[in-house]
Amino acid sequence: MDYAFREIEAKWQQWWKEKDIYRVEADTDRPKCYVLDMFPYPSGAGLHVGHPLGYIASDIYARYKRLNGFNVLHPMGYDAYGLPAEQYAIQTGQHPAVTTQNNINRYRSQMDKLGFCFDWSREIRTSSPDYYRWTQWVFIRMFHSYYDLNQNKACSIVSLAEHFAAKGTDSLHAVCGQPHAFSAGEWKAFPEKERQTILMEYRLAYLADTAVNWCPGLGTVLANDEVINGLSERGGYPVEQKIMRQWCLRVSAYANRLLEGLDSIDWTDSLKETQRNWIGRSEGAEVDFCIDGVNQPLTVFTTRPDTLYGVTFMVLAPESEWVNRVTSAKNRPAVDAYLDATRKRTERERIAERRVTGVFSGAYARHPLTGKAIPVWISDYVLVGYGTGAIMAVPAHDSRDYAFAQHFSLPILPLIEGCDVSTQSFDAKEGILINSPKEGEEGFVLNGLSVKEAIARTKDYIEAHGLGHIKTNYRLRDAIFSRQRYWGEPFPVYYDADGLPQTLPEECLPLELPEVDKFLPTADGDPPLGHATQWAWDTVQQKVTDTARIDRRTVFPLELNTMPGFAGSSAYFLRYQDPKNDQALVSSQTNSYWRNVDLYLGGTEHATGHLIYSRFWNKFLFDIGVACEDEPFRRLINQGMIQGRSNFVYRINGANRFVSYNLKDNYEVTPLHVDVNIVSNDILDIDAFRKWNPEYRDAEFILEEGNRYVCGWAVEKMSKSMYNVVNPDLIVERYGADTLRLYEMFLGPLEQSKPWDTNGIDGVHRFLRKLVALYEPVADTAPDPKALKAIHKLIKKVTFDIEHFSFNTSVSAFMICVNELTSLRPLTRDILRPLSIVLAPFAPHLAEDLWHRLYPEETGSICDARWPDFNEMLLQENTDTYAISFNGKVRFTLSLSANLTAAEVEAAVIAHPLTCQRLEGNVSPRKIIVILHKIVNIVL
RNA sequence: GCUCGAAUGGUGGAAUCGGUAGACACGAAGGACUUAAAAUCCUUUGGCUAUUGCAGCUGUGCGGGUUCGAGUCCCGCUUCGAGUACCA
Repeated sequence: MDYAFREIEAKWQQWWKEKDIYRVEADTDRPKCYVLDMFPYPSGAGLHVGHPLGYIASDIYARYKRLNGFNVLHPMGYDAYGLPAEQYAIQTGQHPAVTTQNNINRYRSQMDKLGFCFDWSREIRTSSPDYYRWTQWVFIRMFHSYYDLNQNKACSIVSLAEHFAAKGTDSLHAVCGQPHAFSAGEWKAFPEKERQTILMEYRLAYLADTAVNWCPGLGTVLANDEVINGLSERGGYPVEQKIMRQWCLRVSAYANRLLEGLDSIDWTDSLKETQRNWIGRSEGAEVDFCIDGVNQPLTVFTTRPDTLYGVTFMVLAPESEWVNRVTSAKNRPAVDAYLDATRKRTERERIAERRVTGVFSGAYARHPLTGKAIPVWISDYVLVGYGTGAIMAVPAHDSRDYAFAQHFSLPILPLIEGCDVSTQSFDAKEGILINSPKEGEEGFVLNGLSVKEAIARTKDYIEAHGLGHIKTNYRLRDAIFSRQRYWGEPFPVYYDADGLPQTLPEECLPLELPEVDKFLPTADGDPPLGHATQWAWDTVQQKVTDTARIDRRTVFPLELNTMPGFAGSSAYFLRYQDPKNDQALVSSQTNSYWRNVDLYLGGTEHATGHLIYSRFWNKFLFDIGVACEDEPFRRLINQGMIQGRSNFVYRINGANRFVSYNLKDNYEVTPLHVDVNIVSNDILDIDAFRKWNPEYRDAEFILEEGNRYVCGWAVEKMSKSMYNVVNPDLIVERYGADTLRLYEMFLGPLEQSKPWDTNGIDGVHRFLRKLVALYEPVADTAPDPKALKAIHKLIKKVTFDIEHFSFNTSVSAFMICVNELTSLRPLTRDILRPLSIVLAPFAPHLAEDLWHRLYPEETGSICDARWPDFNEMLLQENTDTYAISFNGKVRFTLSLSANLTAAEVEAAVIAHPLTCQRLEGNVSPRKIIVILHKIVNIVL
């Protein structure tokens, strides 16, 4: 019987579509399982062979869960807003919507060929108004919320205003940009504009002047996770720091919940660790230093309060507002010159040079314990965005302070017994303290304590004496949410006569993205939306009820920026649950059924971007009662990247002659990339090579043994210029989708990165052909016990493997099983039925075909069959069980299956110095049998 | 620098709880069928020694340790990969 994969795959894909086999609805009678892939950005290059890796794995899992009686939600959609389509539009004038639609069509047709069980009726696109309406809606809700630390959740900004009116800032415990303190009376006396300014410090979506990563090459700002080594992630343009008024999300308010939530979810340790580092919780204290001639104390953050006696100078970040406050008239020219010089250096230069620079401000602070004068310096090694933008420098115990002190000849005072700070600082948090007052002396005593004790005691001391307070800091910054781009979600925001931002009424959403004729900034330097003035006025006209508040003089009354790429991907997993709902993002009834994602599959590259933002977003939705689960992704698996495997031919220098890999050392050659699609198992298809490039039409070849041209190879990134991009369509055409699916799984562990390499795909294809051959003829007798055992072994193995995402070993198990069964043909239905079912997640087309061959009268799909149980008894050997003990301690029990009789083995083992005692029952690992053999062998 | 992960034949990889290391597949070598090729099937395939001896020794990056027993656990290195980077 032939394996006609082309006909089989076309036939069943059509049939699944006609019968709507993969449509799912919420069904409270059945347990749910939500299996989600990270939806793709549809790029112009189409899918290469690496993209489907995760989709195949999740598809196997989804199908497996369905066969086990779960109601499986397994949707797919597109992250359709993004920079590449807009860059393309700027270059070619083609509208990003058109580009995106074309790319989506291509993606869809490629995915359709692979036989995925997506419920396409739930498809979503972040660029569709039905969808981004809810992105805008969440933004509005964030704008009208603040984070209350007493309740530890987001609350309505209205209740905050009420609190201010009733009690001022008294008893308020909320996350805030700039701390305020005022009474209820003062609040009531504030003008409206000032009240709004204060409220803005609390809103979860807020407008602020912030230092941003400005990318001139892209003409937009970027989030921290979109900048890599000072270059933009997309395009690789330089990025500089700039102060701009931007929309931000107060992600930092959730820092602690984002950190603690990690303990409750099933992600890999490395990914959790990456997020922990990104959140960067550090416990320490804020200490106040008084500065001569300034009323307000200068507060610094430190994780080492125990080193307070070692402070010999202080440092301000150049951008700190304290710089102006403390700089003396005498030092001002030098300080200004320094500020100027730092401003000109890009972040990239700062990272690259890493040289010590700084300037003395002329001011002195008072040491809070000793009262000594401490010089205040300014240097760019202190970051304005972390802590308070100022530090107390302890050169003896911090390498950066040390380098600074060395450079400017500032004193270095060691505080740890026996440490040597003559050439470098002693940064370790260990040792016994010295150089503070001793027990019995006047002053705060630290001498003789360990670092750990000293930290705790100092924290208590500064808290008790009003010198500062205990503080936990996070590295996690608020997310900058404005992009000066066209192809993104418009903000549902207009500006009133006072220039204050107001949100559009929720019922007016979506605010649709207008058409523009140019995708570049306006002549005034405004973002591209600035071209759509008509749209802006129409929108205000139609959607703003209180039109009196609009300032008629403004040129453009709406927010000009659009939202960043992560906006649309931050809640899409909720929308899939209820994609057509026009009343809510997701109805609470539907959400209480599907809840959160049981299995989320995607790449690690989203560890500090999407996976932080969407957890934040979901926690906010949880707080406001939209989502019923605090964490969106219960379990997460990162599939590895598929790298490219390039092939090389070796051209003899100065000739159109190519020499085979193993002979190339005899010639002067230049290696040239050759299209991997005309190379098979590293053997070059010479005819195809001649056609590939007209230059090689008359090329000559020096072949090696067997008249073959062998190519060299190397692992490189998969890219067009390396000629190593493999399109899944080609593989499907040559071998079929089922072979591709199995082969991608067979390639190695799912989570590991590996090069794409078609060597070996023949073996997988061969296996499927052998498998097909098992189905004809079908025997009508009782099943062979050996065959039964083989199939139950397979069921057990595959069940275990799918639960543990070890798909590569499953494929091996299939091969072993088929090899065993081949010699036992013809097989009965009792064997072929479970074989078809366990095959179904891996090779759905073939399994469906074989299923209908076995049961021609069957009208249902194999997708709704029942996953077979395995019979443990069938797998047992005819055994006796022993416990082996040494020195009276039982080390292991074992089943024994041997050519020897049990009595012979027992006698032998008992004769050995190790003792053996007979047990009842027969539970034990099978492998240990062999060890007993070994013992027996030793004894005999 | 810090954090995390990895290292097993010619290749991809297996060994799931500390129990026969190298499953399965590719590649290679030899053979059968065939006029021939393709396809298919069979045998061999970590290394070394022995192969008219059935076997022996050695072996999971390196050096130690724990254990009756270590690819697996512990300590110390080497190399590679990923993330992060003046985070006080």
